[in-house]
Amino acid sequence: MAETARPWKRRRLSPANGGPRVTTPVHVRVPKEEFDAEPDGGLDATALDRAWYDAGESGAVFGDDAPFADTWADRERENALHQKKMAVRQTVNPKFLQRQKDNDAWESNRMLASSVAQTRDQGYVDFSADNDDIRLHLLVHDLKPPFLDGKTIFTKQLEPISAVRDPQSDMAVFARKGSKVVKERRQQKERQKQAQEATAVTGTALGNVLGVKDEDTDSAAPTNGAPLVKNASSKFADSLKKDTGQSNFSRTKSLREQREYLPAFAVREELLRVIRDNQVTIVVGQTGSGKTTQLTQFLYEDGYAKNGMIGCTQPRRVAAMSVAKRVSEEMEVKLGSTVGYAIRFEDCTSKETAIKYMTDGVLLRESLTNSDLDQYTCIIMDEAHERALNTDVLMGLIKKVLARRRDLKLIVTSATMNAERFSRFYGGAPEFFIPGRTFPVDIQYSRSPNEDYVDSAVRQVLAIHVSQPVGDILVFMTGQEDIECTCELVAERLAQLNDPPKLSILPIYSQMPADLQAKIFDRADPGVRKVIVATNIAETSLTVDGIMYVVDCGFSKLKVYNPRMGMDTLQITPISQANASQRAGRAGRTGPGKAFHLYTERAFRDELYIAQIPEIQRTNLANTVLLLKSLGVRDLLDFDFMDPPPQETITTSLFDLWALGALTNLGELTDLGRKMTSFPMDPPLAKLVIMSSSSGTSACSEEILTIVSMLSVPSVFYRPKERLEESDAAREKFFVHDSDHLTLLTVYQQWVANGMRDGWCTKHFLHPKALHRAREIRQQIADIMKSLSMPLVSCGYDLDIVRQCICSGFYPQAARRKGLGEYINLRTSVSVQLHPTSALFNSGDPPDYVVYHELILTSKEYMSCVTAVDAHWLADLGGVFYSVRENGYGAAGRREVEYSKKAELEEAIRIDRERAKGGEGGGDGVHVGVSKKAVGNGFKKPVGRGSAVVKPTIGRRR
DNA sequence: GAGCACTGC
Repeated sequence: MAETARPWKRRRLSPANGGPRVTTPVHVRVPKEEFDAEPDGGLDATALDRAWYDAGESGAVFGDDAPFADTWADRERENALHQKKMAVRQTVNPKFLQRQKDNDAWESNRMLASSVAQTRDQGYVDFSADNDDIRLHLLVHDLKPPFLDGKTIFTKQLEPISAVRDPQSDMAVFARKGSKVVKERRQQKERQKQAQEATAVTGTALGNVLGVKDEDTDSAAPTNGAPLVKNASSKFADSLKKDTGQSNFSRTKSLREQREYLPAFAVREELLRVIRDNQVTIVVGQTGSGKTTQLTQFLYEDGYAKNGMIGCTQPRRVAAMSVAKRVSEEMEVKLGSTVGYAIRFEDCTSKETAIKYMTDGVLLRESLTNSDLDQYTCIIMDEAHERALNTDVLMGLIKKVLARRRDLKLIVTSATMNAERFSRFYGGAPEFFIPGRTFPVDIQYSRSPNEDYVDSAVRQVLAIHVSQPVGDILVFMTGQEDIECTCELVAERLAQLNDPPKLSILPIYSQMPADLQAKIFDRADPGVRKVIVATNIAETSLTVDGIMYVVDCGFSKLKVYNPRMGMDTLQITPISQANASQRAGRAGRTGPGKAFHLYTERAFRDELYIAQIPEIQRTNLANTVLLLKSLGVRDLLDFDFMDPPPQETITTSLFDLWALGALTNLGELTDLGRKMTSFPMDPPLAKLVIMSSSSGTSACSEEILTIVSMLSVPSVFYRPKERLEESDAAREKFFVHDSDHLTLLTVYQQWVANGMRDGWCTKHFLHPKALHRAREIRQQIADIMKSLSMPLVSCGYDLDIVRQCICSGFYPQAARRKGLGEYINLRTSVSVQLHPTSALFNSGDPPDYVVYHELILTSKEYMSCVTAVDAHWLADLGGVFYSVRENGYGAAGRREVEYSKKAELEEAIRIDRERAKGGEGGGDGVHVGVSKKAVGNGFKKPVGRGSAVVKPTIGRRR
């Protein structure tokens, strides 16, 4: 590979300064191979490692320039982008050539941001079709709204934040490398498969026969041949319910006795006194202290529910439900009366409700309609130390509410680690400590670093199994593949031992069918030890009794947002010290336990963050920014984030929202944007729904509603490893030519037409759980639409209308065909591929233009969920980015002018209207993050943006 | 020609 040819010293490219970008929502995973495949030439491995990991290390990796590329893949892409740009130069556009002549001109382009018109003249790329018989030119504009002029500061966090504490540390390096045994196993399986295919076609048939009857798989090898989901409905939930209150203690003692036994009960009076004396109290309650169930009852007994409700937020739905149930039992009231809960799709409260448990997302939505949260006298934010996105936003919001409402009490509960941070955030609020009731856990560290965490974990499990007394083992792994490999290896190596003691090996991860998940709660036969190999799901979401040993690999998969690429990446990352303690604590729930960390004590101390980077600093915020805007937060700099999100994340989100038409050129919410906040989903999907019901004769809200719901659930297609061909064939039956979105629509329609039967799903390799959930979501969106008097209309058989509508929401993610199955993103010139599972893959007539739902980065950059569109639609519906010209220059010029004039005109009218109204929020005229100069220019030279207004023109395809 | 931690409205 020509290492030296890489233009390392390129300028930093970012959306804010005109660099490449990909808009939301994209979901990207970085494969481990990416980093192993690094060539030796050019740069040494350490430098590559350093450059790969860390956007936060803005230090000198390559001279004085910041390491513009966050990942190795980024740099590959940027390099490719550079070459593409060069290639584009050779195609016709003289203006573009002129611009490229001097690189400084490109550089200074961002300085011109104050004048959008100029940017428009200079910054477009001409994607003329190479083909002679296609006389169509799609021009791509490089526009920015004036309020994103690159000068305005939106946050106190200017630098990106690294997901790892030290990118050069052993653990960070091991995380990047991944597990060697897993890799070997993957290769081995591929070879086996190839050999099988080569020798006999009947081999697969045999596999199918075996696959069908493996429902009674013995527990020692549960991963080989997961049975088809027969009835995945609610067995998991059942076993969760069964699990609560199953211990000896809860069977023998009355509820009242149990309550009094809790540590929280002993400190009741003192706690109530502190709460009475302070507006905000931080309660440091360890696991088993009873804080979640008791705090609300104490407050209720102390009369706090007389003038309103006591609200208690939870980060997870199951927790909100099960805790509410428990408290209603303790108080001997019917669930839903005095004690109730509210989660998405389910409001189990009534007029009498005094104690309300809910997810934090619900409270956030409530604050949209009642910003002072008047219905509450007291709010408890439970598990705040987890720093979930919604919790963090709520904390900022409530801080403002507290200043307005002196009568409101806030109680934040946290683990020991971050208690002090919360106290500081709320102006030195007192910390109240409730001891926990857990058993001591003996913590052991590895003596030397373990390069392969899967291999080490397997050896540790076997060591425990043959040498330690009875007690079940819980292993923390990173993901499905690691888990399956660990299970198989344990089974294999155990079999090699001479007369080994019995061991039941149980994997668990969230994507596993529910009935298989439930197996981990079954009691093992006498004399059999259980080993559960789990992802993070076992860290907080579910608790298994009887765990005495914990094996912690020290890593987990973490979603990290890369604002520069506008993508999420899923990376294996070292956990934090807080995570490590939490994992270890799982061994001490029912008795004294032991925790084996597969890393050294030094690594624990020096290489791990004390606590994980809060979600708000490592996630796409388009949704959150929209929410805050609609809550009247004009200047994001003013919003009190406990940990502010990085600047680039905010600018990317603002840009995305502007490009969708949710924000004006001044950064204020448009009518469309305000409407979008009513829908609990990603902004592009919300726009889709709105467009689908507001396009008059070309409305198709019935169809779009289904598609959006299907996009909001995990994939409905079930693809068990051992029956790949069969399941693929089943999926292909649903294919709609030219569109994966329409394929999803077909699946849903067929499912309904077949009585929504689980049996039918099984037959066609579909996940019944996902389909049922899609139906729930569909109903909820339909209700919201009804409340906004948006019509539900079907377009009947004219599915072109649906595709146009899809185009109106996803035009920022559009690509043009470059080769067989290969496309390039129109705006970023990044090369993207059709995913082999797409309906468009291997179709005889690949479309020239497509839009896609998300990007997935694995071995290549894949578009997932793709729909063919017409170039005219892109220009009509995505006027911010595209315009079209046809049949040579004469007509072309006219055509383009026609479009941009139309858009400009509409925008001018709109801005005029806005001015007449005196600013859209009807406020004091302070504009979000807009410098005075930019505002002026914004008025003078409105940018052509009619995308949300231009009605789709039907039937323009050749 | 293929890989998805966990939440949430």
